[in-house]
Amino acid sequence: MLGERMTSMRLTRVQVRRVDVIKPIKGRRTAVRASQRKRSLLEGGRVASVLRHGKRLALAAEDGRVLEFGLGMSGHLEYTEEIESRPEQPHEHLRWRLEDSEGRARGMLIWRDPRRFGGVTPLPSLDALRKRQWSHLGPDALSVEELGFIARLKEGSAAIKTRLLDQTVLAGVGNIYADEALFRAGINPVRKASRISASRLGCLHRAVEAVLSEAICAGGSSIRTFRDPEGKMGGFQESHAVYGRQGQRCEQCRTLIRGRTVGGRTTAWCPGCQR
DNA sequence: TGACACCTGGGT
DNA sequence: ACCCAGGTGTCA
Repeated sequence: MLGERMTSMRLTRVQVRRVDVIKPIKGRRTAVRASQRKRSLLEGGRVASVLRHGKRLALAAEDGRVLEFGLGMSGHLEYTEEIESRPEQPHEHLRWRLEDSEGRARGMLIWRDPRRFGGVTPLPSLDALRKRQWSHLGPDALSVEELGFIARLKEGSAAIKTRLLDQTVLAGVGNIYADEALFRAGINPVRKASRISASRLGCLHRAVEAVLSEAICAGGSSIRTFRDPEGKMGGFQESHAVYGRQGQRCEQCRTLIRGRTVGGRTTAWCPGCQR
């Protein structure tokens, strides 16, 4: 786990390749001043904790400084035991040296984000992280209690898929996993969430947990083009039941999988299995 | 509530 | 050469 390996490491020698991956705190218009940049990127700080909520990560330093990472669709925080000699890969935006308490180099931390939909946001404290940056997020999809999950999804009049993707309702479910979870739960993505029974939403809750855990185990790969460092395909897309399979037959009931947009997102579902 | 912008690589 | 997908912030 990133947290265990990073804790108590000192972050030094930050290299900033692209300044524009540094984003302002929510609701503000300007990012940190250039003179404060390296300090805001935790340079010189020791890692006290690593946090995650939905699709966001954060590193907290012992002195209180915090750096939040919004993953977007291709953001990737890598810990490696290689040191500075490691050649730069495409789309590396930030790089830190990691030192142990004796000041010995122990590796690097690298922020890479090819599509640049993500970004990093410096914050003065964990309090600011929770109250300013993460306050609008719903409960994390892998931690939320079943009753809370059901109650939140049922609010309003939107389609169930729209609710699932709304990070203020539930944090952590993206488009692909929404489609896959709805398939497993046998729920049509365009049905109004408020009209779905609690027991079926309970089923959806378990499907969301299962899909996210399986995807994480498979290497978190969902993008068609994903390759691991050895060039192998990532695992999870091989098990997509509906996502990206519009026009093909459902493996379960042989019905043709349909596609349309729901809440502005590409959506695929099996009319035979999902009602 | 929705449309659009951002960005890039892969598919057509 | 063009179109599309992804997540989220911003605007109408």
